[in-house]
Amino acid sequence: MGVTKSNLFTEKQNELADIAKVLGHPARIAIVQYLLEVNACIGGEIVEHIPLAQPTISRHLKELKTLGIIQGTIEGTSISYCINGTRWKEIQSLFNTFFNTYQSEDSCC
Amino acid sequence: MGVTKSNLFTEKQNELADIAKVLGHPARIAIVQYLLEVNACIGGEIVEHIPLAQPTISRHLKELKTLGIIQGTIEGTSISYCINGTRWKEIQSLFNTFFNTYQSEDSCC
DNA sequence: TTAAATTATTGTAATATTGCAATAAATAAA
DNA sequence: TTTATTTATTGCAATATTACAATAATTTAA
Repeated sequence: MGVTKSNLFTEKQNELADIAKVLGHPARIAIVQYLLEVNACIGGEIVEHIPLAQPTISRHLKELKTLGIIQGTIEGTSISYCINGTRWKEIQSLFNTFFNTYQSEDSCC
Repeated sequence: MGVTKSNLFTEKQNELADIAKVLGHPARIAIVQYLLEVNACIGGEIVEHIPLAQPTISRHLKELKTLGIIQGTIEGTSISYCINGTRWKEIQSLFNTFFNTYQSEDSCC
């Protein structure tokens, strides 16, 4: 049905999945990497840097914004985007916790 | 069009996005967490532990297997699943590299 | 106010994903 | 071989996602 039964899972599980989902598109990875690379607030260059139509990028930016991973401030007729450091570290910590749950044992089949 | 233009992005970007995408569903997070928790090779308990139909879980397992994050070995009439430690660390490292690209600056807008 | 520049939204089309019922496949035991 | 057990696959149906063209909205400057 294309519909995820999120009610069956814990809040934490849904949160992690939601974040992973947003990161689960190369365009959004590319946008984030670009913002990390320039390490500053930039305007419309994103559209020039990524070979997708402006409305498509706008949508991807919206998803990243909804997740809180980036933020934009109005700057004249354009909008400056950058990584939200606090949220970034929060998300990194979530993933770290998840990955560090693994107990190296090599008792695997 | 629901179709991702992966050819526009680098292999690394697509790889990271593909992994994130697979992790982008609470059922798959739950499956992985369960395997991490029991820290062993287990069979059909997964279906009993997660409230989704058996075919649905089988699909999720397949995606996790394709990604290499879990592996299954035939054990009589059942199949034992577990985390693939090597791949797990590999993926953790990929995410770490990604998250550590962030240069704390607070020069954000 | 009007025009220019930039970003967001809407409408539409195509593909992808999720989920379950039904069924198939595979293996072990009777 | 037949039966039981377990997992995989197939065949839908419904929803979600991706992408772009066209358009709207917003802000600055003339």
